[in-house]
Amino acid sequence: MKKKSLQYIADKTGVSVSTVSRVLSGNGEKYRISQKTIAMVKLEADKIDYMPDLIAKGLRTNRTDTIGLTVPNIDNPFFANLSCIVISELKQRGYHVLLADSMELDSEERDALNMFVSRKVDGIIAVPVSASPSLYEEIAVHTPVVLIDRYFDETSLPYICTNNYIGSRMATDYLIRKGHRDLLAIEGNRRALSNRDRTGGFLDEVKSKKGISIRTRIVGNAFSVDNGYNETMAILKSGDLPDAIFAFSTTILLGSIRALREYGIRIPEEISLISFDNNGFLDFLDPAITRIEQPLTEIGRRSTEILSELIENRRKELPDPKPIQELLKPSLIVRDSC
Amino acid sequence: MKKKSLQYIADKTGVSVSTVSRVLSGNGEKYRISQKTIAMVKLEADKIDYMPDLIAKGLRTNRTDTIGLTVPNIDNPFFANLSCIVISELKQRGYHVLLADSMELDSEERDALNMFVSRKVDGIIAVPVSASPSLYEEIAVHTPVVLIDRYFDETSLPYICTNNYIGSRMATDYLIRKGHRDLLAIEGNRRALSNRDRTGGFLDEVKSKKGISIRTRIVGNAFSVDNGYNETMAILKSGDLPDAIFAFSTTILLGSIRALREYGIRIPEEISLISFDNNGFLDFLDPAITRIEQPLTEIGRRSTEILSELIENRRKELPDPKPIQELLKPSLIVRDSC
DNA sequence: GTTTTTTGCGCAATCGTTTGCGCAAAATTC
DNA sequence: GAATTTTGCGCAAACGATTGCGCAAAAAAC
Repeated sequence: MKKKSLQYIADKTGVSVSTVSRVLSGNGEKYRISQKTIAMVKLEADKIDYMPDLIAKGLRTNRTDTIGLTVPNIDNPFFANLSCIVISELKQRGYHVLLADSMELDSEERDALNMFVSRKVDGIIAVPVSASPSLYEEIAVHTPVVLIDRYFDETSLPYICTNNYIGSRMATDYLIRKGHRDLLAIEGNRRALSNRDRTGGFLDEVKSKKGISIRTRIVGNAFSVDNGYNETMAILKSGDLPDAIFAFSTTILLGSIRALREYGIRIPEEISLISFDNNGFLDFLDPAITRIEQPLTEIGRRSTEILSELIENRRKELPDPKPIQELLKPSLIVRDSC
Repeated sequence: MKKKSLQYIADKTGVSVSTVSRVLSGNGEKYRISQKTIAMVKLEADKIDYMPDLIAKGLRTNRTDTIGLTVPNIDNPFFANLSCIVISELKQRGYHVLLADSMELDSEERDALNMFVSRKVDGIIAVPVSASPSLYEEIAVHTPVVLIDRYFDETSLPYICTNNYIGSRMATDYLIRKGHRDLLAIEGNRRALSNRDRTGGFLDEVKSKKGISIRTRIVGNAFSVDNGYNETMAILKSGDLPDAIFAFSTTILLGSIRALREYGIRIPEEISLISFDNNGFLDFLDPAITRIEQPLTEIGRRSTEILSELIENRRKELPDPKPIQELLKPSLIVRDSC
C-alpha cells in the first residue's frame, strides 16, 4: 500500500490538495466544488481507504479529539468501573482517551498532566491525587479540566463527586436505626477531602440523634485492605468490640472481614458491617454487604457533559461559565450485614 | 503565559530555531553548539518551562511514543487488572497509552484499530474480539501488533497468552484427584480460542485418566454471570447434579454460586467448585474458591517487551523476526471450594 | 460584444518540530 | 599572509493537513 495522504489523492485525480481536503472534510458544497469533482475525489478516497493523519490534522487545527483521563489506580474496581463509564461516555461524544494511572503518586500525576498538555488533549478528566489544586488550576487556564470523585476545597475548578457527607450520614443513620449504639468507623486517606466528608457525616449524624447515647470511634488511615485488617485486628485484640463497623471503602471492608473471620466473629449476629462503594462482588459475600452506592454512572455522564460544554465554550472564545461543582447523592443498598 | 514554542526561545536568545531544537533535544554537542549557547538556550527554556509540542514532533518524526491498547471490557476485573499491568509496563518503557474498550464488539474493535492507525501509534497491544485476524494482519504490515490473552489459530501475529489447555487440564486433574467422577464444565464464548482450549483440556484430561470412569458434561456459551446462573439453574431443576462444577471464568462462577445458594446447596460439602481466572475477591467468598490463576503479570511484561523490540526493529529497518507466540503456564490456587 | 457576476478551484501560508546541507568566521597550518 | 581546517550555527525543506484569499473561466446581464 502506498502512502495515503491527500497529496496522493490529489495526484490521482488531478485536482489540488486543497480541493481534496475540502471535499473529504465535507465542505465541498461550502467551497462550491462541482459535483463531478466531489464524486471523483470521494471515489478515489474510498479506493485507497483514505484515513486522515490525525497528527497532522491536530497540529493544524489545534484539536485532537482526545481527552486525558487520570485515575489513582485502574486496578481498583471502583476506578475501573468509573473509567469504563467515562470512556464510553466520551466515545459517544466523539472523543478518545489517553489514560494514565497515577498510582496515588503526586509525581505520576504531575507527569501525566504534563503529558496531556504536551499532547494537546482537548480536555482533562481527573481523579486528583495531590493535596493541592495548583497544578490543575494552571492547566485549566488553557485546557478545560473537570475533576471527578475527589475535589478541592477552595478552588474554582469544576467537579462532579459523590456527596460523601450525605452518604456517610445515611449509613450512620441506618446503623443507629438498626439499634447500634457503639460504632467504629475505619477511615481511608485523611488527606482526601472525600474521606474527611465521610468522617464529618459520621460524626454529625451521631450528634443529630439527640437523646440517644452513642459511642463513636474513628481509626485507620488508608483505603486499603491492610488498613482494614490491621485496625480490626487491633480492636479484636483489645476485646472492646463495637456493635457495628462502618468501612469507608470496599478495600477496608475486605480487610475487616478477614480479621473478623480469623476471630470467628459472626456477621451480622455478633457485629454489623456497612461499607462505602458499590461492587457486584459484595452481593456474593456471606452475608451480602449493606453499602452506600456512589452514583458512578451519573458522575461519568455529568463530567463528560460538562467537559464538552467547556470545550465548546472555549472554541467559541466565550468566557468560562461559573464553575459547575456538584455533589451527587449516593444511595443505600440494603443487604444482610447489619 | 506566551506561546512556548521553539520560536519563542529562539527570539529571546537570538539564535535560530534549529539551534534551539538541537540543544533541547540533547544534540547540542553532536552539532557542535558552543557551551555558551547551550547554557543560554537551556536557561531560557527552563525559564518558560518549555514543553515540546508532541503533536508537531510526532508529525515530523513519525513517532508518538504512544501505544494503542484495546480490551473487550475494562469493567471486567480481569481486563482491568491486565490493563493496569500493561499500562505500567509501557510507562516504564517510555510509552503512553491510548485506551479503547471494544465492548466485545467487532465494530468497536475496528473503530479502535483504525483510530490507532490514524493517530500513528508506535504499536498496538490488543485482546482481540473478532473471529478473524485479517484486520490485525493488515495493520501489522505497518504497525507492530502484539495480541494478548486471546489469539488466532493460523496467523503469524505474535501473541502472549495463557496456556488455557494446560490450565484446564490442571483444574480437571485436581477435581478428579479429589475423587470427583461427575464433572460439569460451564464454558464461555465458543468463538474464543481460549474457550475452546479450555474445553479441549477438560476433555483430554478426563480421557487421560484411563481406567477411571468419569462422566462429563459441557454447557453454556458466554463469559457472563447470567450464563453461569442459567446453566446451573437448569442443572438444579433437572435434579441431576454433578459432583463438581468447573466454571470457565469468574463471572460464570459467580452466577453458578448464586444459583446454588438459591437452592441451598452447600459448597464444598454437596458440590465442588473450581474456576478459571484469579481475583482477590474470590478469597473472601465462603468458601474461598479454588482456581486457576493466569500469569497476568508475565503476560503484561512479555507483551510490552516483545512490542518494544518489534518497534525498535522496524526503526532500524530490520526485517521482522520470527513471530513470538507464547502460551504461558497458569497455576493452581488451592482454597476450600473442592 | 463588453461588463458584471458566478462558478470552480488553486496558491501559499501555517501549525511546531527535526534535520541535511552548507556557509561564514575563527583558528590552525605552512 | 594565503590556504586549509575547524567551529558554530542558520537556511530551508519536510511532515500532512487546513484555510484565507484570489484568480481564471464560464455564465449572465445589458
